[in-house]
Amino acid sequence: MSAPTLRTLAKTLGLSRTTISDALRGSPRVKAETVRRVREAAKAAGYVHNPLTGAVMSQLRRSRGQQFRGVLAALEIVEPERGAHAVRYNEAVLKGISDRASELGFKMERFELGPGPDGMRLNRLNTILHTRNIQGLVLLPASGLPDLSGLSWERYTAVYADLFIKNPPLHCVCMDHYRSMVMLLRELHTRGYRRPGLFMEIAIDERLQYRWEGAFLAVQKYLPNITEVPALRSRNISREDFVPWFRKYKPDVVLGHFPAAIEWMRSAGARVPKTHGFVCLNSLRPTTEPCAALDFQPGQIGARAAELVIGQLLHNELGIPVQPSLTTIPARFIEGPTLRAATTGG
Amino acid sequence: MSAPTLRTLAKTLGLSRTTISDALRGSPRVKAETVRRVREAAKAAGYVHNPLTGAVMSQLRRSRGQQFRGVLAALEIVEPERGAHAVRYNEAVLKGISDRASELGFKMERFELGPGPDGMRLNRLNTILHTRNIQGLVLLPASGLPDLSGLSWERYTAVYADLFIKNPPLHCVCMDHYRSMVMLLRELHTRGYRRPGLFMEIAIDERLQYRWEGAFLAVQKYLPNITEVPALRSRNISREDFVPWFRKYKPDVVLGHFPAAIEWMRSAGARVPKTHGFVCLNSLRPTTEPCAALDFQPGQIGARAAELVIGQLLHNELGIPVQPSLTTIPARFIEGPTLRAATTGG
DNA sequence: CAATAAAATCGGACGCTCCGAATTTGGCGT
DNA sequence: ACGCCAAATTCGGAGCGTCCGATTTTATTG
Repeated sequence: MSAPTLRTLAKTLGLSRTTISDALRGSPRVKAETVRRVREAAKAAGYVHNPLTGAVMSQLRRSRGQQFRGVLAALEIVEPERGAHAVRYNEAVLKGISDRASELGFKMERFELGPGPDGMRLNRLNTILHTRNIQGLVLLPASGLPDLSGLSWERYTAVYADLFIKNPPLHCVCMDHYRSMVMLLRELHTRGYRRPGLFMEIAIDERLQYRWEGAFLAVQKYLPNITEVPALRSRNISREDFVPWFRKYKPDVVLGHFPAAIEWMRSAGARVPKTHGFVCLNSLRPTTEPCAALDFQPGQIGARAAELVIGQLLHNELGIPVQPSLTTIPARFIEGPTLRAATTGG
Repeated sequence: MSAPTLRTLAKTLGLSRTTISDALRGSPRVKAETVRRVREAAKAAGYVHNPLTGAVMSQLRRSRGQQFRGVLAALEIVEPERGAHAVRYNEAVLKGISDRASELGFKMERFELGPGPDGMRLNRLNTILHTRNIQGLVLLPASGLPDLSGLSWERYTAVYADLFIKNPPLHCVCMDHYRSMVMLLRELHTRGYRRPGLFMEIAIDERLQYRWEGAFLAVQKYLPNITEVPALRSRNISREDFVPWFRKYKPDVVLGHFPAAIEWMRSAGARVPKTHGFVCLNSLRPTTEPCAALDFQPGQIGARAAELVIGQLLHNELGIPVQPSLTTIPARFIEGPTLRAATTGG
C-alpha cells in the first residue's frame, strides 16, 4: 500500500486537492468544520505532512526561480568562561556545518542559549524555531552536559557535535579520540620513540570516559619494546607537577594538551626535538611555538553533522532517534618541529 | 526579468526540459557535447541548481507507485573456518540491512566473494554489479582485513559493517566496544562488584585495537573503590590458564567471551551468582546456560549501514569517501542469572 | 541500402503550492 | 417569497525538477 497523497485524500473526502492542502496548513480560506474533517481523515489515512517539501513547493510556486534554502539552526550554549581554543573550535565546526549545508541547499543560522536548565530561554527558543518553521538542529559542543529535554522534540531532528548527550539522547558526531591516540602512538613508535608519556587534566579526559588514557594504556602494553610510563594526571597540571614526573619516568616523547610543557621539559634539561619529543593533543590550544599536534578536524565534524541532520529532514524523520549513534572521524596528524623524523633503522 | 528555469533554458537551446535537467546533473544519457553546451548556456543565463529542490523533486518522483528504487548488494567474504557465532552475527546484520532497505524502497541481495586478494572473483563481481546496475554495497564483517581495492570504486558507494577497512578506506558501522565496556563496568559497580576481571583472547582484541582492554584499564583506574585485577590474555584461553589466574587475583565478577568460564569458575570453588558474577561479552557465543551478556545489536548495525549507503545513493555520491567515518552503536546489556541484582546500600 | 543496435532526446506524470476564478451561502430590502 | 450582492468557501490551472518509458536520431553490419 503506497503512501497517501493530497489527491487520494481529496478523492476519499470528495473535495479538491487544493482544499485539502489549504486545510492541512490551516488556511483561513477553508471552513473550520472542513479543516477538522480533513485533518481527521488525514490522520486516519496516515498522511504525514513533510514541511520541507511544502517549503520547497511554496517557494517554487511563488518566485518562479528557486533561490529557496532550507534552514538549519546551529545551537550554541553560552558559557562565559569558555577558553579561546574552545571558541575557535566551535567557530570551525560552524564553518563546517555552514559550508556543507549550503552544498546541500540549506543555510545555517546561529542561535544562542543561556547556560543551565534555563526553562524560559528554552521555551523562547522553542517558539522562535516554531514560528520560523525550522526543524533541523545542530547542537554545538558545550563543556557541561547540555539539557535540552525541554524542547518539543516531536518537531525537530537534531545532532550533537560532540561525544555524548543524554537529555535527550541524540545522534552525535565527534572526533575519534581512541583511534587517534592509537594512530599517534604508532606514528611515534615508527619514529623510534620508546617511552611515550602522557599528561592529562582529569576534567578533560573524564568527559571522554578516559578515551585518551584508555588508548594510551592499551597501546603501551602491546606495542613492542615499549617502556611503560605512567600517565601524569591531576586537576590542574602545573610545572610543579610536571617536572618531578618528567625527571622520574624519563619519557622520550610527551603528549598533552599544553604546549607550555615544552618549556617545562627544557627547564628539566631536555632538548626538543634533539633528545625529547612533544606532541600537542589539540592543535587549537594556544601555542608559543610551532609544534607537532593533532588536528581535530572540526570542519569535517560540522560537515558530517550537517549531512546527518539534512538526511533526516529529507526523510521527514523528526523526533528523538530510537537508537542514538555516534559518528566519529579520526584526527589528522600535523607534522611539527617538536618531533624528530622517522628513523629508517627502527 | 524573472530567474531562468529549466523550461526557459530548454526553449533557448531548442532542447527539452528533460535533456537540460539530465545534462546539468551529468547524466550519462546525455551526449557529452550537449552537456557542455547546456552547462555553458545555464551559466550564461545565471541558472543555479538548487540541490534541495532537486532532492525534494527526486523524492517526489520516486515515491510514486511504491516501486522499488534499486538493489543493495550485501557482500560477504567466504571464510570456511568461521565460527557459528560469527555466522549468526552476519545473518542478523543481513536481516537488519534487508529490513531497513525495504523500508526505504530498496531490496537487498547477497553476494559471496572468495577469500584473499582473489583478482578473478573480484573482477567477476565487478562485472555482475555493473551489468545489474547495482551501486550500493554493504560489506559484511570478515575476520581478516578484506581487500576490495580491485573494484571499480568510481561506480559504487559502500559501507563496511565492521570496525575498520583499509582497502579501500570506507565508512564503517560497528558496535561501540569502548563505550559498552564502560557502561558494563559501571553497571557492575552499581551492583556492588569491586574486583572486575577480564579475560580475552589476543586475536579478538587485536582487531579492535584493544578497545575492550583499553576501556577496562581506564575505568578500573577511575571508578571509586575498585581493586585492579590484571587482565588475563593469551592466544588460546583454556581452563589451565584461567583457574590459576582466577585463584590468584580473586575477581568477584568475570568478563569474557566464553560462557565456558562459568564452569571453570565453579571448579575453582566459586558459586555463580551467589559469590561471583559472570558476563559474556558477546551474546551470540555458544552458551550452555542462560547468562548475562552484551547484545551487539547486529540488526541495528545492519540498519544503520543500509541507511548510510542509501543516503549516499540518493545524493549520487559514488566512490571512496574523502574522509571515512566510523558510526557506532552501543551494545545492549542483557540481564541474566549469572549476576546478582543491584544492591541498595552500595 | 535495408535491417538492427545503440545512442540521444523527448514527453508524461508526479505532489504540492499559490492565486485567480467559480460556486455556494447568507443577509437584507422589497 | 424573491432578487441581489457580498462574503465565505471551494475549485482548477499552472508551474517546479525528476524519473522512466517511449520515441527519434545516429551508427554499424551484412
